[in-house]
Amino acid sequence: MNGKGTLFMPELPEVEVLKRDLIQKMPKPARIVRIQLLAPKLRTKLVLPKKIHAQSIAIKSITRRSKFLIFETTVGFLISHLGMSGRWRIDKYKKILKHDHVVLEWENGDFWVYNDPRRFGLFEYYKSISEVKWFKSLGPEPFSEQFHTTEMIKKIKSTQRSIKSVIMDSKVMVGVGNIYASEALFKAKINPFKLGSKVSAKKVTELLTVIQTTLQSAIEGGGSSIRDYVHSDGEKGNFQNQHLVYARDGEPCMDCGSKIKVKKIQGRSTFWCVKCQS
DNA sequence: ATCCGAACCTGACGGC
DNA sequence: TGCCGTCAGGTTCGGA
Repeated sequence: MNGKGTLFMPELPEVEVLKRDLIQKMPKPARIVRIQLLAPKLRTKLVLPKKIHAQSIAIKSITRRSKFLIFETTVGFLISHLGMSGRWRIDKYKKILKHDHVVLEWENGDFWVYNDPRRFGLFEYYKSISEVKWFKSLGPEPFSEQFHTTEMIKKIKSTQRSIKSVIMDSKVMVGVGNIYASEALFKAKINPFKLGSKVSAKKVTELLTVIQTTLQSAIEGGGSSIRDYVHSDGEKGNFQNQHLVYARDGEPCMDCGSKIKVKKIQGRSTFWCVKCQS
């Protein structure tokens, strides 16, 4: 452990767990009476059409696509992305804190607040999902029927980019962030720097399975820290760093004891075991 | 086609 | 104490 920010990582599993938690905590009837926009912008300008501002709206569902949360309302869609530092908290004290940007006020009096210090997140309105520009070139979800092994192998083997770059490319597949990229490649025993074209079909197949199981178990095990977060006194849950290589540079490999190394790939820190992932 | 660095930001941490 | 440099979960962009 290098002690660095391992408390909450908005990668796909965390967003999925957050989504499930929000669904469970959504008031019934699920009506929002007011949306406050507290700051001018996140990654994009914060604006809502009058029809959202002027009336109470019903929330029909909360879903997820890639790392985006989608609030489906009777008059359109609200899209939320957490960026690097975004959080949703259910605030029983109704107190506005530093870096709060959006407040959803529910009919029963509950407040859901979006807080984001770095402001890399998003909160946007769209009339229909097909208009969401961020969704236009996204690859398949790792757990979806569209996640075809043969097609993935084809894509990965046809590129001269490093395998890590490829699995993190949302046009190829969504959901693999910087942490889980290193983790999955370690589990599949593939060197992150290896070119996609040089990885055998068998290894790619293994990797795809590992990606699915890694994300899945992170979803299953991720609940506790997020739950506390959403409950949100803003303080830490009982999160344990369970990473095999991520942020463990200089420490021994869990399998062979060699020192874990770190090096950048496309500007992102990449952790791997030189011996196990040759 | 692909990679790199920069950009968007604040905050936490380590070193001096 | 405090200043300064470095780094951080994501994503898009321009330029080499």
